[in-house]
Amino acid sequence: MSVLNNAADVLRCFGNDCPDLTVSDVVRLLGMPKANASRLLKAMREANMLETIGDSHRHRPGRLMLDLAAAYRRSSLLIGRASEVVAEASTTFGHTGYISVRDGKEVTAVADFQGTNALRVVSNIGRRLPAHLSATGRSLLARLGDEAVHALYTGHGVLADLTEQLSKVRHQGFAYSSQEATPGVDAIAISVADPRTDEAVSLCIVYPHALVDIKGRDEMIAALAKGAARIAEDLGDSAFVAPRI
Amino acid sequence: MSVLNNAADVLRCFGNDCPDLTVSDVVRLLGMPKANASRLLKAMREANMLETIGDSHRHRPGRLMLDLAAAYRRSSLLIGRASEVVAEASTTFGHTGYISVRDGKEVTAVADFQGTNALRVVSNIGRRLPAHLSATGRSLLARLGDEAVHALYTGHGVLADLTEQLSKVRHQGFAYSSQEATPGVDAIAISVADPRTDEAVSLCIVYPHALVDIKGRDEMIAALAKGAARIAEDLGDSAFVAPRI
DNA sequence: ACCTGAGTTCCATTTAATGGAACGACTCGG
DNA sequence: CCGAGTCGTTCCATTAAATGGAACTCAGGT
Repeated sequence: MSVLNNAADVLRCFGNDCPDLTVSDVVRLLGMPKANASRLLKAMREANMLETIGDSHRHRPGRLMLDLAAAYRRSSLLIGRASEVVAEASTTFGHTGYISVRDGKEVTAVADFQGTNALRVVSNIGRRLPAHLSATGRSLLARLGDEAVHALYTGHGVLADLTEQLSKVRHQGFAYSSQEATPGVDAIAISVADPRTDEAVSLCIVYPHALVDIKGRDEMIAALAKGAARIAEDLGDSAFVAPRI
Repeated sequence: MSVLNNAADVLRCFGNDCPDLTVSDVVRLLGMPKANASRLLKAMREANMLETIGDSHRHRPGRLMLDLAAAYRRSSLLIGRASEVVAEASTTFGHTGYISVRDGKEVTAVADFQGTNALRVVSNIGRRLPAHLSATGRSLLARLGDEAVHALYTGHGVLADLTEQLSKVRHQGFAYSSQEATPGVDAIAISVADPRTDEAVSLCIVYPHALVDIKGRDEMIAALAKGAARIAEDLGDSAFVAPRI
């Protein structure tokens, strides 16, 4: 199924900083003969996996792809439950919230809730972040054992640091980052899992550093923790530890 | 590229009321030999186009698919501009807002902004709606000429009715629906296009019928109209007609 | 133990993908 | 107006992969 893998490789090119692709982009990025690239993009176009932008030669993901993220959300009871919790916290506090999942060493948001405050962190759903460099990622990595984390990050340089951070996350029951990925932006994250499906998601609130003091932060942690605890209980997530604030 | 088309057919199965698929679901829905279905799902799994839910045999879209809708959004200046407008209107009025695109006779949301009011319409991003049965769909269909609409809906029964509705939409400059798709839910929609790329999007606000009178509705229309007009001017959408309230 | 339904694997056959090269379309600079 | 450069598509013989019937495995149910 070489075509399928090539098609998947093409779709992977759209990650983060590449909103569109041409035949020669694909040739450059994937190193395939341009005859193949041309036919592959054509076939993907005809299958609605891609579409051209206007009448140019630039391609973006096709309409077929638009609803799949939603199908993913619908397939998961856990994501639905987590979304309710974060949506409520987001409207209560006015800050932007996410639900994220981990994929190897990366995390990606599957749902987002825009904050309502005049100064709020803009949602970056669909952007993959390095798991070890974000609160939401660390809240998910903390669910793994030290061995599993070691296996993931072996030879990575950050391992010692990360191991220490994760043990703190495990002890606290939540992950916290202050101006880590983005200057002026703090984040809190709590993870919860569904043992029946082996899924784990992170409930996350991001907010402007200047707007929230420790007391305000702890209120948000408490709100997320309360919702997460109920989910953990209902689904039987025995690994969940209630945050200590 | 028969594999690609089969893979696309599998992905199409996830639309609306099908959150997961098994091998035999695929056999039933697509009528392919089960040997093929089994190998196809396996290949799609290995390409990250699908993933299994837990260790069951049920499949959902894979992680690879999660970011593609975001790449679609990023590829389009028009969607970005429209999102700003709807996000602002959504926070101002507290109602849920969407950006949608048309795909033949269907519309699908590409971005959503949850309302903040206690009573608000829940977002249904990723669900395809019949274009002729929704305000957002009609606001997009209204951009087509009568001939194009006729060609789309020929032999469809609704054509006469629809043509009349669309001429009203064209005259008013906005589409309106009251308790059409969902009891108790009203919607307003205004479309705007980017002539350089031939894209058209609909800016839409949905709200509980009981909460908003005509005056409130007209304020929201005015807010969307103002934003849409600016977009139309900046991008050169000469077909845009400013709503008359 | 025996069935039934779902999923996978095997194998010969058919069908489609591959990539080098030739061809067409467009742009830029002279 | 021409030629060089870039980009995309098409052609064709070769090679590799998809196909589907049948046999096989692995549950859960009786």
